[in-house]
Amino acid sequence: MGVKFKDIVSPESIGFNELEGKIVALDAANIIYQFLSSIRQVDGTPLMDHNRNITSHFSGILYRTSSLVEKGIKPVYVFDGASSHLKKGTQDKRREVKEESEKKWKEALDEGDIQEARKYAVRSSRMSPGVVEGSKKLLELMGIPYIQAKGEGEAQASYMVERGDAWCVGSQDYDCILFGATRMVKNLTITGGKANLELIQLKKVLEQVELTREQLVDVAILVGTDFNEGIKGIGAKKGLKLIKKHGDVFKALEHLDVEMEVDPQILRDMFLDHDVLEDYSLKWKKPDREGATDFLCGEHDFSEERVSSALDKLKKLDMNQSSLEQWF
DNA sequence: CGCTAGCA
DNA sequence: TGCTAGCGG
Repeated sequence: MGVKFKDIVSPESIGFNELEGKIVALDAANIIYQFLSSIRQVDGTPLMDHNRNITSHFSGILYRTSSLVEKGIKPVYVFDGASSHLKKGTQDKRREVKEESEKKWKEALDEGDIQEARKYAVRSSRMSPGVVEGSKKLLELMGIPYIQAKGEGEAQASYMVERGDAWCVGSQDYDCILFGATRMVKNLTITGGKANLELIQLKKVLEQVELTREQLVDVAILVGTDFNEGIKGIGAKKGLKLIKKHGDVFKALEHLDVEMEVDPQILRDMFLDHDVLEDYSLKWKKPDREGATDFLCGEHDFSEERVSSALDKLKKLDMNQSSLEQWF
């Protein structure tokens, strides 16, 4: 879900051409979840193979990744590692919603209300360990690198951008800028003709709100994050005003005369002083055509024709490649 | 969500 | 050539 900063961040509209030749660190959980939610039949049933294994995420990863590569983008996926115990509250709440949605989905199906069924099916999407495992396997077969974060995938991806190893994070969550990503791009979808890419630059955001990153994190703490509830009745705009007026979250809380359930300093550290993997390498390899075809078509019932044309798009990576020996 | 056949 | 409905697995 991420921090609700929509009201205080103004994104720049860009085109795919501005991402040409750039490395984009993709928040794997964020993207796979989108695929699991939206790649479904009209009644909400996900795509499945003959063994009833869900394959929606394979479809999404295959087609989106190959299309990004075709546009000259070098993607790297970043997977979540261990999640903080602070996230437990958020996770419990999400699980509840999903269980409830699954019931309502089945009820709606029994009643033949297809629209209602789909609505709840989307909300019931869950990312099992098997989904993550399968996604990594597919990426490997496609020759696309992925990184296993120590903690939050978003935090690791943001670190990679801050360090200059990637140009931007591809994610829907504004958390990336709190984690220190100098750039993030939203809506990194293909959608045929009209793209709706939104570039958010940390530097520009900070200039616009006239705060430091530390203070922006303090705003988030007041508003609420995946790690804390936030203060009731305070959204991005009020939070921003409070931090501007009082300087930091501690003084703002004092003024409001409220206490938080989590020590704000611990929350600050989640965004400003998190554990990251520093030793990684990014290599785009030639895809394992046979392996990918066996996996997708043999095991999971994909059409050979469609898989073949998607894999063809990955050839774009061999040009302008700094280290050609990885490809040949 | 992304592909593609079918239509203007 | 550009668009959209509807299928994909």
